[in-house]
Amino acid sequence: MEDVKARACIRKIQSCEEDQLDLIRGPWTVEEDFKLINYIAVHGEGRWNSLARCAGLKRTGKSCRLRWLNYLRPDIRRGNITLEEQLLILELHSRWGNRWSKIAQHLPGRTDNEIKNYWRTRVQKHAKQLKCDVNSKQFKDTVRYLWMPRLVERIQAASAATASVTSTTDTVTAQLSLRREVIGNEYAAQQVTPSYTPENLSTATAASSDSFEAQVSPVSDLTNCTYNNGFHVNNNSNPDYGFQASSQVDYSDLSDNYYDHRGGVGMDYQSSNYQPLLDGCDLSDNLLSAEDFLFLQQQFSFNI
DNA sequence: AACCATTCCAACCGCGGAGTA
DNA sequence: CTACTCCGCGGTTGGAATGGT
Repeated sequence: MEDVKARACIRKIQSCEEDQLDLIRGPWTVEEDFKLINYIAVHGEGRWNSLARCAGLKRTGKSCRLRWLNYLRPDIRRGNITLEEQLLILELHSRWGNRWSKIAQHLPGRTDNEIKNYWRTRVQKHAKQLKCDVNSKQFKDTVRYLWMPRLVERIQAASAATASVTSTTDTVTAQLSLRREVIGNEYAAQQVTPSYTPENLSTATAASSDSFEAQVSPVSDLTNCTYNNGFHVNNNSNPDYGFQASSQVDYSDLSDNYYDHRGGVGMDYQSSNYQPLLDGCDLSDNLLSAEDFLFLQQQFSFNI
């Protein structure tokens, strides 16, 4: 209790000192950015409070650190979150929860703030639309057993499209439709006849997670992993899921694309050149297409 | 064109841990 | 061991941008 009072007192004093120093709050100006960039270019980052003073910035050390790490850093990756990144965020969040900085470590060039914002604005939005609590088991299961496999499908479809630009999209579309039908039926079966128990579900989930962790962490290993879509795990089959081993998705197709497009060498999923080939999916930022959303709503309706 | 609602993201805040004198 | 400072994290907010009526 005394400690709390002391901390509050210290903060009050700090706040007064900040006022006396005419510290600036709010949006950064171009001049401030230049000062910060130039100072760090010469002296390096760290020791943020003294850095703020020495650089002649009327900002708190915290503010300088935030501006640098979330905006000015040269290796910041701009643009929309890619499908692979979405998949990774979903997977890592299912394992670590709101450990944004930890998740961000596995997404080169992305900041914890960006991932946090993505989660709050996109994922939580979808949960809200589905009238489902984002922390509920139902929603988590949906992410793992529907959204993530769906993302893998879309990634593969995109990969296939670039592998054979001249091939028709009809085959891919037909395959996706078929797979969706299978997934939909399986999920509906789960909802109507909940043959799985919390125990076997957690086993399957853990197995899937472990498998992913073993092969994906660190994230650069994504290039070699085989992603189990959660319905069925080869070395720990759970008949209650009734999903066939053949549904396992080989993730290795991502290997050529995952990092290359960061440097602009390889494929860029957001390039307008590829958009028409991707089954009408908006790869720019949507976690789910309208079609997916309708599909999910239908699945949820089984439970209502 | 004007207004309102929603989305998105940069920035801030409070807290707790690590380091140090 | 204590007091203090600094740093980093996760949660929250404010306002610009965008979309809808």
